Amino acid sequence: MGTALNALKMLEYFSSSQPEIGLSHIARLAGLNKATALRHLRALEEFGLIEQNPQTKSYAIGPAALRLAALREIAKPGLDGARQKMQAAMHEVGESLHLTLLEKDTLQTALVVETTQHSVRVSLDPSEIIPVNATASGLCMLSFGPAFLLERLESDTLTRFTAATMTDPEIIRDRVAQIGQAGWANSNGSFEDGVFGYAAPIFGIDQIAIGTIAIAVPEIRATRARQPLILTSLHTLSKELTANFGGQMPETFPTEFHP
Amino acid sequence: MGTALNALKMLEYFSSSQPEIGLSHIARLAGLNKATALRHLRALEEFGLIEQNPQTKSYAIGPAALRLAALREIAKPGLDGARQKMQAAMHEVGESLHLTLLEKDTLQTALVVETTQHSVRVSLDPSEIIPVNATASGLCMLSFGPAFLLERLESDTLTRFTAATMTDPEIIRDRVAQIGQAGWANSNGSFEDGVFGYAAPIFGIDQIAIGTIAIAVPEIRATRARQPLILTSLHTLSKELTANFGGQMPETFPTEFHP
DNA sequence: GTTAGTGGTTCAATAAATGAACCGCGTTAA
DNA sequence: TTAACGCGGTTCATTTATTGAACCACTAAC
Repeated sequence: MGTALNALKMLEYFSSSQPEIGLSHIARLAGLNKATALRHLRALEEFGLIEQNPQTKSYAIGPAALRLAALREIAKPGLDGARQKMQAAMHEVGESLHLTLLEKDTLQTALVVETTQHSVRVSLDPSEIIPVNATASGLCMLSFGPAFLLERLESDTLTRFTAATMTDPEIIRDRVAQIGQAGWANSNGSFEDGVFGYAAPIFGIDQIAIGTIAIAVPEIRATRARQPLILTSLHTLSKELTANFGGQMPETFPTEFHP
Repeated sequence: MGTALNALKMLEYFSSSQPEIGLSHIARLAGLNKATALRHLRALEEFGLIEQNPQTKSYAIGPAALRLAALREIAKPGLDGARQKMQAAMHEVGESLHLTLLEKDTLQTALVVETTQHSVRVSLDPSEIIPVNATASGLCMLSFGPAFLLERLESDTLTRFTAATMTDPEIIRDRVAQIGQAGWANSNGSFEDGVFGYAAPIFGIDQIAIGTIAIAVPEIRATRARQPLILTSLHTLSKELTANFGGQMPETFPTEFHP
């Protein structure tokens, strides 16, 4: 049921680690017959969402994605302003930034601004869904986002990514309460080893978080000395982006972040 | 033939002037039964390419567009660098810029950087296909792009947009030859009244244009005095963007643009 | 020279898309 | 107050497009 959806789902298999995929490969990934996979790819190609490399014959995301993104920006403005603010912060802090937004009931990466100052940097795949228990953004969302996220914590199976990943709902709840006080969350290698994340909420008009802004730092540079800079940047971003999306900070929200 | 494609084609009806569309309306636009239109929209919505406004019940482009655009940027990098160069130029000239790329055999808008300095500015719809006979970008592409564009000029029906639009293939050929000498093209209200466009080619590795960079100026500000500034910006952009996309300028290309 | 992989095609079998009519609801206009 | 209209959304028999096993041609490895 839903050939269109099945065709679109093939797009899910493209990622930063695998930006080009061959026919047989993607058919296997999607569990489809080669013939149907090809027909789907052809349809996507005609629309421009897929592009075939004439040399290698393998497929990649096409230019229509950019067109649609521009249209999205018209329908729901804000992202472009956010990008600029994030870019400014990137230059200040020198680290990569991720903006995540709550869409439908999963936390998704909406914008990535990668640092240009270091060759060792954190790269996040924009196609990944952010696990709520393993990332700073996820924990932040649990603390300041809609209540249903916390409520369904027990029913969901929490994936373990590293040794530091929290999977016990009780422990997570404790942590979430702490974060609610501090205003910011951090994750020290709980999603990926060697990656420290710092995240703060972006609030909607009803003072419930609609997303998060996060700074991802490789462990080598995650020193004590740099924390104040990161935290103040995070705090201003939290305020600015909340304003940018037309939201409102709760009065109880801390006026600055303490380590 | 191709339900997936039919579903995707519904996305074509969203534009800057109509970013939100209701079910009946879009069904009429696409010439589909309401039931099938709804099923398609549901499929697109599940993937995230469409979003329904819970209040108005009408549909708009969804967040998945941004995700796909980010993936596209990974597969075919360069756009992000181009955006930065365009933004710098926008600050210099104070006008909106459009990057168009030749995709499959039509000229499409790939990036738009709108000026923040004037309230009267030119806005281009990212979903529009650039007519080759009516815009500075189009003429530029005819002059420096692949030969087949010029060859099919007779067989295509050339649409008239304003009184200034050229529709006679012979006249266009003359103009194209001029542009080939000058290195840049302009269109004075031939696509839309009151809009002056200046465009220069972006070359690929084989020294054939793969796209164009254009500056769009409202007639009020299209004075003689501002032309030198615009043309020098255009020339540097042409060089920089050609380099950015890994292309090469032809040796015969002018080293500066003369009015 | 064989094997295993690739991208792509064919066509009968079948499962999925389709659309006219319908429902319930809110607006508008007699 | 009533009736007509358009809206978003649903239903279900009809039909149409999708599906997949087998196939071809080609390349790379051994």
